[in-house]
Amino acid sequence: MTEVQETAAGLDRPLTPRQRARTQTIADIVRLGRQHLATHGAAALSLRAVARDLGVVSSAVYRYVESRDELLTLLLIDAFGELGDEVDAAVAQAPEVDHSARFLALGRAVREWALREPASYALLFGSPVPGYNAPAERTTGPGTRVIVSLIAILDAASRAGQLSLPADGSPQLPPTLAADLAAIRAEYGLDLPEELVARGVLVWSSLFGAVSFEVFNQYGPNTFKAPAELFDHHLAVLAGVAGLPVRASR
Amino acid sequence: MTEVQETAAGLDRPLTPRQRARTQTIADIVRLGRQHLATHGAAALSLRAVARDLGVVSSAVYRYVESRDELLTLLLIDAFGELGDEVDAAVAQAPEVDHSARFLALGRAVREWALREPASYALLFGSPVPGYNAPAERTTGPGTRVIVSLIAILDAASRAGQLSLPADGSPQLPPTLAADLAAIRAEYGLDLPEELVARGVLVWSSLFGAVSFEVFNQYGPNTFKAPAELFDHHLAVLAGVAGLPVRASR
DNA sequence: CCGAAGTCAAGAGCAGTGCTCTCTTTTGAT
DNA sequence: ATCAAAAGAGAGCACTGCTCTTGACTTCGG
Repeated sequence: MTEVQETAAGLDRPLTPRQRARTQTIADIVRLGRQHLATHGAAALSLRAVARDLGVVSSAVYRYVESRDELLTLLLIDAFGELGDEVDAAVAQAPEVDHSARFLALGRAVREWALREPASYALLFGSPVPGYNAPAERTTGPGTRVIVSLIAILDAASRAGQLSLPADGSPQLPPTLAADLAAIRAEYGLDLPEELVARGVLVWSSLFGAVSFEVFNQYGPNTFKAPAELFDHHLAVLAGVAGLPVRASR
Repeated sequence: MTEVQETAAGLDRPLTPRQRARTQTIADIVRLGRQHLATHGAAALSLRAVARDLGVVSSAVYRYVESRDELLTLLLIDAFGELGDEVDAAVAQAPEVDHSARFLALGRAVREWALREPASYALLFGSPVPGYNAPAERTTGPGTRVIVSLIAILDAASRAGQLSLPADGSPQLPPTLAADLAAIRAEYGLDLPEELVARGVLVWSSLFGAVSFEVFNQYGPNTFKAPAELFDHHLAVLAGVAGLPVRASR
């Protein structure tokens, strides 16, 4: 369920019993932390409560986890990993040449994971936990998997010649923005033209906007009887925004 | 700065000195609460700290505010009101017939307020505060002002015959969703066809998605040198999604 | 094989939190 | 001036993150 890195450098010398027990305990702490996160939310995540569930006194867990923030970081990485895995799996299940289907799969996977794990989703994409700063060097990697996957889908569609700006034209890019987008293009070696990179970024944030509204109940209760249908419709429109070919019907 | 309702029923019998002092104290508490919210975040909002700033012992503030959650509710309503006021003012400043300009003004106003008051924005549109449930009867009114304003802009454009589905077609609406949207149409007496109501909802959540990504720093630091340009570009694309006429250039 | 080094759990304690209860003081209306 | 209502003060409960010390246990080198 939850993997923990075994040695800092990644060399796999046989582990001493001590190390094994230690990594196991840390894994247990993360597992219990996830449960508390799911049931009580991020701000209510308490090391003492985890310690109680672990059958241990509170100060003992500090041997394994430096601080509450450190536990939050572990949970953050864990959640990013799980989301990334599910998105990758869903995307891989769609035919490689059907870029619209891949996009749809990505969007649905994000939504379904978010609805299943609202607290984790809130930790990743909701308001930042006050006083907590995620260590960029450990979280940017796992944290960018979804956008990287999305851009990869769009880039593949672009290479296949299936991506097109809408007929009625796209607003022009101001120079500074064009330069930023060109840098992104270059960094990832993208075929995607700048305008479509910009639209990809928009689609990305829009996707999370739609998911957030649903997860955070911001539509109000009972406004939409079939939220999945609404979301699918949004995805279809967003596919068009990204330049993907839209089918007239579902 | 912060207005407090004076009497429950709204009749303005002359206030007794007691009542005056009381509403003034509540207003002070909300003001100090806003400061703490802005500087330390919602989860760190502490009645004791507010009491200290007020020069009073902690139990005394319970005479005015029922609980910490009650204070959160007051701050929620306060923030919704401020956002609504700023959005309305910005929209009103654009010519009534230029619906695209009104939309742009709305989007920019939301973004600017959010960047100026990130903690309040997080309170309204970020992860829900765990264990806190906003009382719907007091918050839905102020909380729906922005979407109502957005829909009003789109509806006015529709009535003026300036709103059109994109040339390349819109995905079809499944029956359940169409029924929900028809109900919204009826409730607000909208001219807007169902497809464009759906797109309006999408644009609405997309707008907040884009703002959230920027406020919550989810693009990563220093990815975009001119975030306002990126956001304006997004707004231009979203205007097109909503069916508003897009100008080829800015 | 035994002692040193390393590891770990426990407990006490500090400063903070929300909230309740009781007691005293203030204050406004009669 | 009197008196009840309102407001403030203070103690206290149960909780939090975190630190420090103490004692016990495990591992490893000589």
